[in-house]
Amino acid sequence: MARIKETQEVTSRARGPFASVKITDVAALAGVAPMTVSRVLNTPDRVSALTAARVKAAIEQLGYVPNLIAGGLSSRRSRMIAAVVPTIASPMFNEPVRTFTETFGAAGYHVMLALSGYGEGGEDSLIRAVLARRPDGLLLTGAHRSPAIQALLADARVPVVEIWDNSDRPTDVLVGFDHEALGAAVADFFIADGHTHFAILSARDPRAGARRHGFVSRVRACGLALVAERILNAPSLIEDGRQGLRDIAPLLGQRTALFGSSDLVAFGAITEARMRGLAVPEQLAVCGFGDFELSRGSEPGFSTVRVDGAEIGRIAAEQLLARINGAASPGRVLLPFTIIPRGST
Amino acid sequence: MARIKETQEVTSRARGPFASVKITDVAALAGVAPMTVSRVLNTPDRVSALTAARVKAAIEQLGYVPNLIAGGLSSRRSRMIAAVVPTIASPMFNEPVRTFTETFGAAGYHVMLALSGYGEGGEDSLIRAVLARRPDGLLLTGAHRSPAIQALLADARVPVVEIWDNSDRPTDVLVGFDHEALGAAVADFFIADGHTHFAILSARDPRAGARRHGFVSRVRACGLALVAERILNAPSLIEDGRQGLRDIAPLLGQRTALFGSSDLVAFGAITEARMRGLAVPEQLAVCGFGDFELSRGSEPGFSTVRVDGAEIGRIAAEQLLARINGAASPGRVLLPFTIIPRGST
DNA sequence: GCAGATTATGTTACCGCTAACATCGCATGA
DNA sequence: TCATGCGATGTTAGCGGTAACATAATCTGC
Repeated sequence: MARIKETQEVTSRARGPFASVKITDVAALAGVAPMTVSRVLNTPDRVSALTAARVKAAIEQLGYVPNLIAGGLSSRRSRMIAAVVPTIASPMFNEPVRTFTETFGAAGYHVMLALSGYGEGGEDSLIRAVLARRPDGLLLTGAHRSPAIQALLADARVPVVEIWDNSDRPTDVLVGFDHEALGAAVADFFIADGHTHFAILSARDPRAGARRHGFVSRVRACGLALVAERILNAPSLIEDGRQGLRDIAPLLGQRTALFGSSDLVAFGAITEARMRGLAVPEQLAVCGFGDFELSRGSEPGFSTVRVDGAEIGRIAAEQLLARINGAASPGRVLLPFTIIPRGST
Repeated sequence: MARIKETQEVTSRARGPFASVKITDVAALAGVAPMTVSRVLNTPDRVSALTAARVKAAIEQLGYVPNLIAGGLSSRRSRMIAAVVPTIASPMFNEPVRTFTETFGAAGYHVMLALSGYGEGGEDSLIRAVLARRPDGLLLTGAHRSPAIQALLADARVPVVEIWDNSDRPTDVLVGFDHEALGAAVADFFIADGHTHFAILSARDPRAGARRHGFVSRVRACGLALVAERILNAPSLIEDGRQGLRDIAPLLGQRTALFGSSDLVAFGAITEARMRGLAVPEQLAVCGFGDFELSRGSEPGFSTVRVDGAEIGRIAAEQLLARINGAASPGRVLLPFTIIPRGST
C-alpha cells in the first residue's frame, strides 16, 4: 500500500486533508465505470462475478473506503438512524440502545446517539438538530411530544419508533408496554399477599408517573390505604431511594407494601429500612421495577417487575427497518411485563 | 406553514419522499444568493444584520432544516464524531460517553455510537465502517490496536482520542490513567493496613489485566502472599463476583485483602462472603474499582478506587476538538485516581 | 436465424451545499 | 476628486457518489 499512497499524494490529496481514494480511482484501476464499482458495493448481484472480482481486487489494493456522505447525498438514503434517549446510565435505556444499535448495525446502518436528559425542551432542539443529518429513521423515548415537533416530524416524512411508553395515538410506531397496567398489577400482587397498607416512591418522569397512577388507583379502588407517597427526582438513584425511605419512615406504623419506581430506588429503600431496624419483608415489603442485575445479585434478592429492554430495542429496530423499507406502521406494539417475586415480598 | 407546504408539494417534493425545503428556496424568498443563506447559518458575522434578519425570517417561514449531508460533502467536514466503546452498560463507559457527547453537542457536533463488545475483531470492522462516514474525529477505547487499523487511521488523517487506557505510544491523543500504578496503589493501601495475604478477582480485559498486574507485582515485590487469583469474563457483573468468591473461598484461610476489578465484582464478593459467614472487613477486606453509586449506596459502603469518568469524556472531547481545529496533539493526558476507604477495609 | 427479453455495463445529470474567487458599493485619506 | 481598501454579496465549480436511462452483449424459444 505504500506505493499506492505515494501516488495518492499527488492526485487525491491535492485538495483536502484526506488521503482519500475515490470511486473513480478504483474504477480506473479495475478498468470499469464508477457506476460498476458502486454496483459491486451496493447491488453485487447485478454485476458479473468476473468484474466483481476485478473491482474487489482494486478496492483492496487501493484501500478504498466508500464515502457514505457522498452516497447519502446522491441516493437520499443516509443509512443512519438517530436515537434520542434521556440517558444511557440506566439499564432501562442502555439495554434497548444496545440491541437497537446491534440490529441496525447488522443491516448496514449506523446509529447516532443524542442524550436529552430529563429537563425541559432538551428533546425538541435535539430532534431538530439530528433531522439536519437526514436520518432514515428515528428512535425516540416516550410518546408525548410538542405540536411543533409533531409537525416537524410529519414534514420530515421520516419513520419514527417511540419506545418505553404507551399511547393511543403514537407518532408512528410505538414499542412499549402499559405502565398503568403494570402499576395496577403490582398493587394486585401486594393485595393478593394480604397487604392493606401501601406506599410508593416514584421518579418525576412521565412513565414512572403512569406506573404510580396505576398503582395508586388500584389501591384506592380496593378501598385500601396509601400511607405514603413521595416523588423523587429523575433519574432516581440508590441515594434517592434511601432518602425517600427516610422521609416516609415516620408514616410506616404498620406492615406496609412499598413500590419503588426502579430497582435502584427499591434497593436504596431496602438498605435504609434495614439500617433503621425495619424488617424486610416482615414489616416492609418492597417491589422494584426493571429487574436490574442488582435485584437478583444482592442478598437476598428483591422482588421486581421485569420488562425486556433488550427485546424492546430489537423489536423497535426491526419495526423501524420495516417502515424504512416501505412497510406500513403496525401502530402500537405492547410488550408484556412479569412480576418476579424474590425475598423482599 | 400549511400554505408553504402546498407550494413545496409541487417543487421540492417532486423528486423524493422528503418535503425538503432547500437553501435555494430560502434564498429565493429572502431575495439573496444561496451562499448568503449559508453564511447566515455558518459565519453570521460576515453578513449584515439587515440581510441576516431577512434570511432568518425566510428560514423560519419555510421551516428550513439545513441538510448537513450536503454541507458535509461540500465542505469536507462532517461535524460528526464516531465513538467506539465496548459497552455502555457500565458507568465506566457511559459516563465518559455522556460528557463526551454533551461537550461535542455544545460545539455543534453529533456523536455516532458504535458498540464493539469484548469479543475479538469487533472493533476493527466497526472502525472501518464508521470511517466511511468521514467523521471529523474518533473516540476509541483502549490504546492497543492492530497494525492494519493503525495504518487505516493514519491514512484517514482523522484525529483520534483513546480513552481509559495508558500507552507510551498512543495513536494520537490519549486520555486515561495508569492502571498498573493504580493496582500497585491498592496493594500499598492494603499493606499499609497491615495485610499480609492477598487475593484478586479480575476481568479478562486489557485494562483490568494491567491493574491486576500492578497489584500482583507489588504484593510479590513486598514478599507477601497472593493466596488466590481468578480471571472473570468481561464484562464482569455482580454474579461473576459472587461466583469468583465461591471459587476462592476455600483458599481464604486467614485474613485476606481482596481486590475486585470493578465495584460490581466487589459487591458480589462482599455479598457472597457475608452469606458464607465471612466477616467483612474483619476476615475479608475488599476494595473495588470505579466508585459506582453502589459502592457508597450499599450499606455499609465499600472501599473503591475512583476515576472520574465524566472528566475523561470531557477532556477527551476538548482535546479532540482542539485537534480538529488544528492544534497539535498533547500526546498523553493521564488523570489521577483516588482510593476511597469505606467500611469494607 | 431472428425478434424480443434479459443481463451487464456505460453515460448523463444531478443530490444540496460551500470553498474560492469575483464583483460591487462605499468610506477613507491625500 | 480619485485610487485604495474593505466589507457585503454574488458566481462558478465542484464535493463523491448514485438514479435513471441508454446501450451493448447474451440468451430465449420457435
